[in-house]
Amino acid sequence: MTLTARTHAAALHPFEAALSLYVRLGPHELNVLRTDLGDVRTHPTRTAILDQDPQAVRLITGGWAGLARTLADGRRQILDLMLAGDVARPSRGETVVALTPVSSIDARTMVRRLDRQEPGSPLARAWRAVQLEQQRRLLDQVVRLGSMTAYERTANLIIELIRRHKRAGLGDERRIPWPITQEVVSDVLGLSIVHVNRVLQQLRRDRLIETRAGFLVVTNLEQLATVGLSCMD
Amino acid sequence: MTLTARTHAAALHPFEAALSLYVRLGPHELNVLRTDLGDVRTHPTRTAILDQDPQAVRLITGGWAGLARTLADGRRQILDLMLAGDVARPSRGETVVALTPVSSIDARTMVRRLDRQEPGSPLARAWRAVQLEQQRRLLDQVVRLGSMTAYERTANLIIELIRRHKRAGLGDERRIPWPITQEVVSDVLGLSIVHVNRVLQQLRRDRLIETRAGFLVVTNLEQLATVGLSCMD
DNA sequence: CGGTAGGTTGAACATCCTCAAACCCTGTGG
DNA sequence: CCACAGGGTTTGAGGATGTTCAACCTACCG
Repeated sequence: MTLTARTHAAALHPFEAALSLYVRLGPHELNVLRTDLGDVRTHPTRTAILDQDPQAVRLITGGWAGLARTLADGRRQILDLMLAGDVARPSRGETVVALTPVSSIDARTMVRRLDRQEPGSPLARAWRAVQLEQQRRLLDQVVRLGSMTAYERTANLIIELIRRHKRAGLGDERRIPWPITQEVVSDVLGLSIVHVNRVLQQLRRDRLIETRAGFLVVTNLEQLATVGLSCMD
Repeated sequence: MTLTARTHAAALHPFEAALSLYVRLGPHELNVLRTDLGDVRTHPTRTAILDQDPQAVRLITGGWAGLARTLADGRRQILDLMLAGDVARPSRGETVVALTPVSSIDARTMVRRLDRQEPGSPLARAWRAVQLEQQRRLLDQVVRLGSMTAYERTANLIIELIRRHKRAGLGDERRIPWPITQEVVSDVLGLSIVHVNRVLQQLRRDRLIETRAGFLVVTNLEQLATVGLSCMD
């Protein structure tokens, strides 16, 4: 029992960790979360994880994905990055695309169960809080794009990713995986690839970050925060 | 009975109209929507309608408001415009500010009732759809700020406002109220006031719009759409 | 009248983009 | 082992887009 629980926990841990910030996960809650999960899949980079089907819901279990819109002229805007533990549920017009090799699991029935929980129950509240957190990220993204310079946007994005990794129990305070190309960053931040490159160089020259071997190391978190948080909490 | 219902309908109509796109509003639903509404208030331009209190919820019944974040350096980003029929519920860090004189009504208990509706019931589904619509606007805003030029952003915003007015049953297809200053537009679109001014002039010179006496008239909707919808549906 | 809020204009400048080329690394096939 | 191809990063130069500052204009309001 504990064993199977632990086994499942290994696969789902980041999502459960997110929920457990708001609710104590007892046997009942774990039952809701772990029963009847769908198929596991892996998605190569650049392929769609979810597309068009409004019913489909998948839980990211590894790798980085992006909620994206593609414009008529071919340009794409990544609206939100999705990491392990995030629930991917695009609405009409959006796609969830694998930015690195991604593993995911069909979470349709689990999410349906969460949505059907008695409103006001602890688990329903936690689920609601997780969704609000996701909404909050969208608002942060609007502020980034609307009222920050390229330098500030980049710093701010890095800070968001550090927080999310810490919250999910992955990576320490100063070092996070950095598996994405500068093109992806440019599609998130609404900048050209070339300019992203120059901004990252500037951040390195200013000794705020280093990038090495698929990781990003923050060498001056305090300074990074003063640059990237001229606004938010 | 019909009379009091009609009276209330006059005040709430835009919100009910939004819901009624997804659910037939029978006596039961109207009872949920119209019972026990809170105090009506009016807010002068530039004052906060909602601030800090995470429990408070107000329904805009007239005027234009904005969901805004204020940055440390004083600059503000308007995340979403809120018109009559929109539910204002800022989370921590945001404020709902009156951009024109606004009238609003305390909708805390009504929203609580909606949230507590049996999940899956028609009214609950409609309420969910309205919230998704709001979320969709946020995604549109991200695309605007992230991957459109000033000219396109402005056209796109105008189109959004036309759609919303039509959907709410206010204003016809080609003429909507335009009660906001260029400063407000600049805070929505992430541009300087001066540049908003020049872009609006350009739109006028290109014979896409006219502005007169507190109204915006679209003189070439087709062209405006090709400019402003290089992406979205 | 004077004051204020909003709109408009010009000039100088900063930021960011585009285009084009070079470079680096890794994997692949001869 | 080398040649080469491809994806990603880096660099430079020139240009488009948008900002800042400062002034002026207009309408409205006391």
